Amino acid sequence: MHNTTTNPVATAAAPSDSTRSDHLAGERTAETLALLKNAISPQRRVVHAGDEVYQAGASFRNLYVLNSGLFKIVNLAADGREQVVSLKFRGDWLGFDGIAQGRYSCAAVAMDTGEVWAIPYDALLNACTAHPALLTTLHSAMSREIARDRDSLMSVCTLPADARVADFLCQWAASQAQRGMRTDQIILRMTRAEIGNYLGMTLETVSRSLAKLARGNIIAFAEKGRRDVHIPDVNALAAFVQRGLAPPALMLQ
Amino acid sequence: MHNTTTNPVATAAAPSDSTRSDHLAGERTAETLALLKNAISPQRRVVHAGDEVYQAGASFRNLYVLNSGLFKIVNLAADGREQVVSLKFRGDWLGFDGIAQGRYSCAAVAMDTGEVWAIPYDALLNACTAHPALLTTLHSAMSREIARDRDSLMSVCTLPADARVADFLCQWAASQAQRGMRTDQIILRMTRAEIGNYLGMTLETVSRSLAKLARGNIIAFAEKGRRDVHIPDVNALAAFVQRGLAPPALMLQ
DNA sequence: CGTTCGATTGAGGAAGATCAATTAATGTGG
DNA sequence: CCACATTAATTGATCTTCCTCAATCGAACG
Repeated sequence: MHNTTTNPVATAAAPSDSTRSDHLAGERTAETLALLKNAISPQRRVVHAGDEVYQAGASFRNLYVLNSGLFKIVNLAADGREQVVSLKFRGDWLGFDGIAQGRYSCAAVAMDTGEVWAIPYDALLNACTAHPALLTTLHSAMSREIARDRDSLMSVCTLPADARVADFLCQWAASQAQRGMRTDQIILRMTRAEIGNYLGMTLETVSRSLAKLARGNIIAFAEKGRRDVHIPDVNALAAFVQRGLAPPALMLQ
Repeated sequence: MHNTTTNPVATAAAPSDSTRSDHLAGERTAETLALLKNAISPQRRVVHAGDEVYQAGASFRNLYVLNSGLFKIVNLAADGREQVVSLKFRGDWLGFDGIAQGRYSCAAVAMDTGEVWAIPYDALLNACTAHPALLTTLHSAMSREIARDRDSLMSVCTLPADARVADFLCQWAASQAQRGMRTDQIILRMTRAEIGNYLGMTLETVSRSLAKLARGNIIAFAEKGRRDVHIPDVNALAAFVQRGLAPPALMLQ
């Protein structure tokens, strides 16, 4: 039952019609990038791990589209609390939170080498009149972000720690699937502390949860480096998320 | 130090420039409603507690703007988990989550008698070409929702239960202040279970946290009905949120 | 090759969940 | 308007999960 192939495309359609929607989503990303490149030649910027494309409180001017790499979005409270609220992958937009207040409420921090395209907001609005598809794309991206943030909240509120970590990996795998990348391997470019912050638990709990998943052969670590995770069967991972809910079941502790 | 006046306007600007922004925000709501009424005569619909303006999974056609009343937005997972992810007040928009997928991912449930305006999405897009201000308004509303959802996530992830309940009341009071309503009284039109669901804790914990706040005279209950909460001093409530963070301090247990 | 940072693992404690019983509020039919 | 039924809220007594503290181990880097 374990799927150990390295098929780069989504290997398993879990509950619903994810295969088809994955394809559509994959095309969506490419189309978005092409459309933007066409309508407003965006300014490209190469970033490296640790770079901040914008800081919390900086005045808003640009949206950004992530062409490659990985970003974390960090919310900053007045009292200094920091919270990773979102992770961004290729094709995702950054900076929507700045529109309303005229300044970003979060920081966007690169977690890897990558490239972002800066999209001046006013230029975008102008371009939208000429290319109506652009407006649809923009709204879809904002809508998706809203839906996604709500899923995060639900995960934090309803899942126990183990299941939450499993769900986190699931979501990451799904993000990769949507982009036509392999779902059987995830390279976590973040520390246990960052993961824990994002999921609302301590780094020790993250470590223990990952260890438990590995013990149950639901995930496996690469020989070297505890940051690249192999997922032999995404469905098994999704099933584990469910298991954490109803019956305590007979799971190897 | 306690502020027991019934001044209907925001009584105290807590950390930042909230007085000015509250005024701006209050005008914003009125302007939005006027603008919409003007540009697209929206269909009005009266709702009563329990009514669902749209269900999770229903096909998306309309956005809605809340003219009066109170709504909860309930996210529904495939496995049946339900999660209150947001509360909506006068002037708030509902249904953004439906744009991307063509169907709503959440349900919008009235918690009180009220009125919503249905805004057909395509009609809105058309109207936006004629009234550019409408587009700005729309984007601001979506942006604000994104920022707000992130604040919720941060609250759940970083605050202990007591402080989370206090923060919840603070946010509610701030919402009322933005709309020019009194901040010294909140009528919770939801059960402890609903609050607990929203905040990621059990109803018993909500009850105990409220009791603790009342014992410390940070809030008070009306003679009858444990659902209307008096807040003598919003700053004291905000201070309590902070206190839950650094030092255990000397607070009456 | 030592230093540093990240990850793992264990032991103990505390916050909050669960279970259970009691006490309000609210609503209903007589 | 009252007795009763029903749902919501409170409060207490455990119990579990997860956090905290601490030690060890591993990997990366100068």
